Amino acid sequence: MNTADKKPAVDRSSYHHGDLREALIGAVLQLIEEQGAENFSLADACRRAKVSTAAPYKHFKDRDEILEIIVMRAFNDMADHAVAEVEKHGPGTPESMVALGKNYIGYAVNRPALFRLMFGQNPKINQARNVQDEGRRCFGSVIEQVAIYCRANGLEANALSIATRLWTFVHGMASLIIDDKYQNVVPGLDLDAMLTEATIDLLPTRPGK
Amino acid sequence: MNTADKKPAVDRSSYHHGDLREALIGAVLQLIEEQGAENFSLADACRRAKVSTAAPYKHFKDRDEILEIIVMRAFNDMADHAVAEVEKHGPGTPESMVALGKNYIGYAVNRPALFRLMFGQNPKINQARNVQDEGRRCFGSVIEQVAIYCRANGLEANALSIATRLWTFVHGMASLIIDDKYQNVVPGLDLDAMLTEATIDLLPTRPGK
DNA sequence: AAATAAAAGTTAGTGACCCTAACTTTTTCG
DNA sequence: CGAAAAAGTTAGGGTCACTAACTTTTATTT
Repeated sequence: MNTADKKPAVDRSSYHHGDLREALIGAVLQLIEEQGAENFSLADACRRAKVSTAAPYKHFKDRDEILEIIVMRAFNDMADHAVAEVEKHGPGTPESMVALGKNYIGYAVNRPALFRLMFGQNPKINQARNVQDEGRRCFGSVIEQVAIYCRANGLEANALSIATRLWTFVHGMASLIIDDKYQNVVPGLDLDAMLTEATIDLLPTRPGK
Repeated sequence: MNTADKKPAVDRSSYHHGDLREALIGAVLQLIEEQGAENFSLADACRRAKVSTAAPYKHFKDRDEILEIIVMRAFNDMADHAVAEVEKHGPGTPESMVALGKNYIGYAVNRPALFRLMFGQNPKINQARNVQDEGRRCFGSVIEQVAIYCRANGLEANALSIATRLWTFVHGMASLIIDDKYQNVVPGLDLDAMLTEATIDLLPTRPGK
């Protein structure tokens, strides 16, 4: 009533709340990181956004639809980071390949609950068209970076399979780190060294296998 | 102090129900595989065991305690399988190393929800003493198998780090398979071939690095 | 500009769930 | 046998996801 920035005329995002849709997505994202994707409650998110617990259903079909949107955006974000990382280290270099892995793991470490959600098994989320498309786009861009490396090193035919091997290793590392499994079994492990060495071993430098 | 050490002459497992404790653990295990560890309800397990929804609390502190027991037993089971697998292929052979990986992945594929529970992030479960001990024992036995291989091939000093690399790769594969990520990104992937090749690449055959 | 439609909130209520309290029945054991 | 403990029960509190029906605010049409 008293705010001057009322009257969007075209911008659909300003009714009662301002933009409850985005506010809820943000609140859910926060809660996921704080409590884990399986523990947060939509009711909590409503309290943070200062609306009733029935309000979300004006913007989303159900709880899972919010998660879908969050996962979709996360894949998008991840892809952007990966591309930027390779640019920084120079496309085609082994360093850029290691950096790709570090970036992937760093993403998981910084947003563990979100990472778990992205790679979780909620069928409703995983089967969502948008999520699948964005996931494919994300890894497609990573694979493309590996392909550039391969092309620069005369390994063209194997780009996809090499990328998959690297992805597999790095994904394993990310998962075991955020699930705290290394600490219990291999306490003093040097993660950086392992990543670097394994990347090189999985990344043949000679064309003939 | 929580476990009664007194044996009541006869089998402790025959009161009203027979053995509700084990019946509930079994029902929960089934439900987890059918619906996922985050979706099952303890109430459902009660219905299967034909008792009221309050009955479990005579045997378990809460829902999570049942999950703890299940995860603990699963690690135990996994370790047994791994050791048996190596015996079958002959300790110290590269084949036994590949078989270890296949076994790990097979376990995940056959009991995906249980695998996710074992490597999930429920803090109550992961921090439980029994779970940590059993997890360490499980991987300890796997690492021991790798150490035997290393010793047989003059790589003694690196046993732990090599085991960790293999574990990481195999865990990544298992996770990506059960989460259905390969299918979306690398449709025609030959899993067996990838496992075999990566195992060999991650498993140096020469003592000098 | 008034009337109307549509969007975005609200309260109230349903059914499911986890867990506790208090009670009853069955088994164990001195 | 009789007391105590173990293992069930029903009833109920508190939370959650979601729906129905209503109100308020914004947008559109005449």
